[in-house]
Amino acid sequence: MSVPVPTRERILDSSLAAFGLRGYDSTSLDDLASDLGITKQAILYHFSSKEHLLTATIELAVRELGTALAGAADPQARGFQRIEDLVRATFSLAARRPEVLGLVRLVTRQGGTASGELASAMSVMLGEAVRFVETEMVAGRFRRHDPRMLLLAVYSAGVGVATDPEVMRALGLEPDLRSLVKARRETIEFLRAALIAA
Amino acid sequence: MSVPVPTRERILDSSLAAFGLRGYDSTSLDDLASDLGITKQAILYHFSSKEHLLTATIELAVRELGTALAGAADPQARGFQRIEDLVRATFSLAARRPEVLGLVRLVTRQGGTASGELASAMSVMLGEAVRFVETEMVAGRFRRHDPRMLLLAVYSAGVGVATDPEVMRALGLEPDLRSLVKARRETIEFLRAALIAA
DNA sequence: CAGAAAACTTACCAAATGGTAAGTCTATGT
DNA sequence: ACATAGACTTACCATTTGGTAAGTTTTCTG
Repeated sequence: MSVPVPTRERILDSSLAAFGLRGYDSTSLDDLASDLGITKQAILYHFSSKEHLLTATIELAVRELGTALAGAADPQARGFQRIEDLVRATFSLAARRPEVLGLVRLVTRQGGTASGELASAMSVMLGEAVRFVETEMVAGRFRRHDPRMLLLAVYSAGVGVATDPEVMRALGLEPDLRSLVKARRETIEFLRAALIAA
Repeated sequence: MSVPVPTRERILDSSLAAFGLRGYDSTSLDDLASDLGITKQAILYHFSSKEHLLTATIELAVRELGTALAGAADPQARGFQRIEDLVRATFSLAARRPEVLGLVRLVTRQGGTASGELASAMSVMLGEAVRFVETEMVAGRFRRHDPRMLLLAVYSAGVGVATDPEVMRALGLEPDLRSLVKARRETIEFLRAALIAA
């Protein structure tokens, strides 16, 4: 009884996974098409060029990132609880859909044409986060740091865990679910130690 | 009077920069060749295939990473001083040669054929670091955390700063030298707060 | 039911890419 | 002086890649 998923959405899902996990240049339209059981020209019917497909894929990733992070944090929460919510949401996204963070990283790194939209979307999200952290610091609930550095640390740790399984492996942590849970707990404790004066 | 740099080394330098900053698939042998003012076949004379070139390039990057980190830390240093040395070395490498960390990340991410050597080299380095941090924690000079998480945080922050200029930009930090210095200082203070009980 | 728009496929194509084969030039040892 | 090996270049080649052109089938609409 399930409604069939429109081709356009299936293409975007596939390209998000492929671009996010393997990279843009490493993914050919033929690859994508044969995965989906369609022809390359079907993709070019919905998206007039590979670059347009990338743009649309980035839009999708930004939406997913936004809802994942916005939905996680209770706007009423204060102090460290909200940081904890944020870390949990980041790790949850990293475990469920690593390709989303992978694509975000890919774009932030290359800084190409399509990155403008992502950059502005991230600016908004990060701006809110910076303001929140600053308020907490002024109120004395957090130890004083540069809020941007705190967020860079949280972001980097989350993205690193999500997209660098080999690094975890080199550290002796298998990138399975149990280790992710442990990594999340340790990250939270680490941040708590840095933020809350003992 | 300067001794001319052998072609083989020039190729490796170029490919390290290109692979590390732009990616493997995004860099064609023709690109590399025309940058160097030689032909693609000259590259294939020194390295029998693109994959062999990648392997040799990774070896170079591992050597550079190893000397940069090993040379920085005074083995006599104890406690937080040694962490600070490590962070300084990481940031210095990120500023001077971002392509080295870029390539390391590229390989750890893809986990391809050539990653075995890098993984083992990193295992050794990280193993030593883990032992050091553990000793300090047992001696009561560091607050107790999972040493691997600490190192993952340091590594991710360093690599993130080195290879995600757009993220810094989104945070309102220009990725110039002054901001890097500031980021380094903030990272050190952040780690100090997390590690040293107030 | 006509027809037109949407959603594709089949058939191509030019450029780029990794790689091979064979030749050229230069140094060097005998 | 000459052969030999090293360090290339010129000339190709098969495959892959993003993209175009022209059908064909399905779906909606008057």
